[in-house]
Amino acid sequence: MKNLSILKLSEKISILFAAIASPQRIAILLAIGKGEACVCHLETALGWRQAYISQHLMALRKADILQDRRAGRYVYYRLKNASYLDLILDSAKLSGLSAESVSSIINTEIYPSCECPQCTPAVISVESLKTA
Amino acid sequence: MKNLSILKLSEKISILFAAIASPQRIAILLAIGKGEACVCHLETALGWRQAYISQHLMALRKADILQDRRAGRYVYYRLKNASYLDLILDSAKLSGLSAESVSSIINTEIYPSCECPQCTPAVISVESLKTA
DNA sequence: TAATCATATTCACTTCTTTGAATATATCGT
DNA sequence: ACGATATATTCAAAGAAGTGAATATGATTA
Repeated sequence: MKNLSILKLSEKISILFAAIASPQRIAILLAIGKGEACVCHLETALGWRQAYISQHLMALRKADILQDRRAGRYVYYRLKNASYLDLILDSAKLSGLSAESVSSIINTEIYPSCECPQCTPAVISVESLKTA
Repeated sequence: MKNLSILKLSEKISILFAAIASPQRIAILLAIGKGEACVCHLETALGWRQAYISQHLMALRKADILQDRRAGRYVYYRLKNASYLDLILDSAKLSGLSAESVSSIINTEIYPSCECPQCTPAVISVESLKTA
C-alpha cells in the first residue's frame, strides 16, 4: 500500500473511533455482543425509544460495524467482526476499568425467535391457570 | 468491581474513544508515537499553528492519554501508555488499512534537544561558509 | 528587569452531532 | 386489501465540538 500522508491516514482511522465514540452506541454494541439481537430486544434491554435505537443502528451500519438480517418483520443485528468488542475491551482497560466489568456485560445470546413485544419468554401467568 | 449499568459503563469507555476520534489528534499521537516530542516539533512535523496543536494536546492531556514534561522553555509530550498506539493500530486494521501503512508512520524517536525554531538540525549554510 | 521564545488559555464563531417528534416503509395475519 | 406490528427515515431544534484570532503565562537570555 502506498504511503498516505499522516493526516489522510488519521482521517480514515478516525471514522471508526467516531462511530464508536458514543455511550449509546457502545451500549448497543455490548448488548448485541457476540450474539445477535433484534431491534425490539434492544428496546427492552436498553429501555430507549425504537426510533432512537434505529438511528444509532444506522450510524453503526454506515460505519460498517454492524450487519443486519431480516427475518419476517424482525431485523436482526450482529457485529461484522467480533474484534470490535476487543477494541472496546482494550479501551476499557486503558481507561482503568476492569476487563471483567465489561465482559460480564457483553451479550452472548442469539435470539432466533424474539417473542416481541418485550422479548419476553412465553410465561404462563397465574391468572390464566385459574380460568383454564 | 461492582456491576455498573451498561450505559454508565459505556459512558466511561466512550470518553477515550471520543478523545481519539479526531484526525488531528490521531495524527498527533502517531507523530509522538513511541518517542517524545515537543510542541515545536509537532508544529513542523504536522505543519499546523502552534495554538491549534496546543488545543489538541490539551484535549489529549485531559483524557489522560498524554503526559508532559517541561525542560526549560520546551515542553515534551509522550504517551502515558504505548498501548494507545495498539488501539489505533487495531482500529486501522479493522477499517481495512494495512498495519504496515500505519506503523510505518509511527514515530520512534526522542527529541532530547529540539533545535527550535523548526526543529532543524544545525546545518551550516553555504553562505555562512563563504564569509567565514 | 526587559525582551524574547515556547507554550497555554480564552473567547467568539461556525460546524457537526445528537435528540425528539413525526412519519414512512415493510411484513404479517386476517 | 386492511390493520397491526417492527423497523427506518426525515426534519428541525438543541447541544457539543472544532477552529481562528487574540492574548496570557512561564522560562530564558541579555
